[in-house]
Amino acid sequence: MKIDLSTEEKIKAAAKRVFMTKGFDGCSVRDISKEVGSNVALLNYYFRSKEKLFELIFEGAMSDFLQSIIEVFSSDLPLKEKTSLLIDKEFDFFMEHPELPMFIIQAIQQNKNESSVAPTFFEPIEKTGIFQQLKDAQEKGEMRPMSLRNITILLMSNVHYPFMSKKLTQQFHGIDEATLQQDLLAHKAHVKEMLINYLFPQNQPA
Amino acid sequence: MKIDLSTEEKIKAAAKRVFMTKGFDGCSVRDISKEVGSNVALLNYYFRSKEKLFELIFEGAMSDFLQSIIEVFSSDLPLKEKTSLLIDKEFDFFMEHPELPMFIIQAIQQNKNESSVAPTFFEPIEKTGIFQQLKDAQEKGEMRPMSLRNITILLMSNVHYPFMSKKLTQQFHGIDEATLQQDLLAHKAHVKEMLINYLFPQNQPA
DNA sequence: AGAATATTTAAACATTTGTTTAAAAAGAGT
DNA sequence: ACTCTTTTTAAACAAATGTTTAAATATTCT
Repeated sequence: MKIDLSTEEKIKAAAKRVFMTKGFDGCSVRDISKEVGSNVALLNYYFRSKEKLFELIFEGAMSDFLQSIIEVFSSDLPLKEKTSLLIDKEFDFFMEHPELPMFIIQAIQQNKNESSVAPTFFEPIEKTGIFQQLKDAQEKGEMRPMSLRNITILLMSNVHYPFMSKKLTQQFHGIDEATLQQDLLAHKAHVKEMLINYLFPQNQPA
Repeated sequence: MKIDLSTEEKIKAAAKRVFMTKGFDGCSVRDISKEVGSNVALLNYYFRSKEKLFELIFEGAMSDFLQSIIEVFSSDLPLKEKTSLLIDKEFDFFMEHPELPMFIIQAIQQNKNESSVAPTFFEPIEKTGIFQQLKDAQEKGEMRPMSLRNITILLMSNVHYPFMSKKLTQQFHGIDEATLQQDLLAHKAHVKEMLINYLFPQNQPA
């Protein structure tokens, strides 16, 4: 009954790599098995189907992504500092996993079943008390009054998109990976200053 | 020798619809032919292959996209107003073609050939003189000194991403299309104020 | 060692894929 | 009406797809 996990884990790792770079439709199960270096049937032996395997990878990716957010929100800091820290941490995270934002969006885009991801996603965030903290800050006038949804869109736009458009940016400007990396760091600095100033406006001197 | 274009155009229109929603890998030529309501072989009769057809659709999409930018840049306005107008126009444009940003990024992402799109893209923009205008504004201190690349990333992040993440946003927040539409309008207002303030900072009163 | 179980493999499966073929249908020019 | 070209179709093609089968190999337990 003892199971050697290494094979199963090897497949998961390979599947993650392949799915992330080529997408669900863009790869075959044989692509993955080649990446593992073994037979096709093994995928179905461990994970019933290509779809099930993908779902597993997707959930793992969402979990990783969520984790990086929760950590920041759980910290004991004023909202402004949390926001700043969030941008920092998310950037660092995506620097190491640049394919993640695109992977998640694509997966949700072509999500056949209508089952919402919302509960599994928002519940853990809700538990950090961040929403209450946000409401308080807005009532105290420390933060610009705008909907949670618009705050989310604003943050995600500036933090996720640059990684989703890496290849496009490189192609448009004809730059190499290293240069883009520097641009991303510069972008992080811009975003931090711009967003903090916008979300937490200073009182104008009369 | 007289050709009835309607069939060819019908196929192009159907292909555009299918490619945009399902992506190149996510659809078969039979999907497209079903959308047209006629035979599969017709696709290869008019457009040699699935790939050629896709390239055609892609180039058309890029051209549409480019057009909406050129119009603004060609206008005779100060940079600040151009920027504001650009955000407006792009938003309006993507409101009607929300699948476009995702389509373009995906197509470039899995672009097999290494042929760069840069020249066909940047040359027409260069011709509008916008880059010179930008340099001037920065030298005069009217505009924040930052690289063209970072300006581009900043703009595209805030204008493109919200449309790429439509389904994700809906799923996360459990909202319908109409509500999201309103959020997008609110986002446009936020982005305009935020970006203009950031890119064209007022002189601080001493 | 030997039986029982778990893992891995090669081969086959039924579909689906993009593309081609050859014939039918439609249209144009004489 | 008849020929020639263009358009459309049904059928077939080989290759690729996700999955299953059944046999071979490893592993575990007594």
